[in-house]
Amino acid sequence: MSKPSDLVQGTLDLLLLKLLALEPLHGWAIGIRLKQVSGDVLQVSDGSLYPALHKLEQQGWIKSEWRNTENNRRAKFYSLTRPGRAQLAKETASWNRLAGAISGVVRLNEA
Amino acid sequence: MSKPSDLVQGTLDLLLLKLLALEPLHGWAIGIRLKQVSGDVLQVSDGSLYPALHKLEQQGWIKSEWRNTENNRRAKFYSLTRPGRAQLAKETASWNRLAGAISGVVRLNEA
DNA sequence: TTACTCATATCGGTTACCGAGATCTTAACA
DNA sequence: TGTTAAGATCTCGGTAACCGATATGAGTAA
Repeated sequence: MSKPSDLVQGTLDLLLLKLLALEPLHGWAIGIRLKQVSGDVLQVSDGSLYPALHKLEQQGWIKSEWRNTENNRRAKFYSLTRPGRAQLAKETASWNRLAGAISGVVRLNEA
Repeated sequence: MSKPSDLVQGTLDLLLLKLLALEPLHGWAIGIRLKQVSGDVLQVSDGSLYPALHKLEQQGWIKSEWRNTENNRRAKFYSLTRPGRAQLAKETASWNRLAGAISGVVRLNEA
């Protein structure tokens, strides 16, 4: 029981990269921010979020740093690297291409 | 080695349902038609296509019938059922909702 | 001291898709 | 006639992605 209803599979990386391109955030905040900027449509569970973040960091697209939040709690802040920016551009282009094509097909109407 | 570059994960069912809503087709033709209507952007391998078709049929969203093609070859023609139409509507709405939200996030620009 | 929120993390399971391989039929060609 | 190309269907094994459950710990407020 775990198909994503609050997310399109394969777009999580793109979304994370994009959010971190706007400003550095810690993991916990990313989940909240995603929900917020998508008007409550998109959502990630933390069981998906943290592994995804680790993977992105391992690939060198984001980097992390332990800092304190406004509430004086320790949190790992992530920010985009230069290769991350390139990757974001790539994934954005790919998304636009594919999503555009799918939407086009979906809009076809019967002859 | 098998992440979809010619497809957004989770959208195959929607696409198949949509193509069959336009007209009954056999499996082989579906692959060709998908590529065609998407302007060569979308593509399915038959290793994905046939299992997906079986799954849709099992769920009662499409039904099949052995017939002959124009070339006098036996082929299983699939067509949408009434529940299939409802499912298509559901998946279309879901796609529009999610894809719209993602595109919205992707388009955000730095402050 | 209890309980709640903030915050990070892992593990196991399911779904989804792809690649490779197998088979059968009809048409075209040498 | 033999053989190859193309049309058509199908299954199996592998990997990627995401979710649910679960665990842990620190700071804050009652």
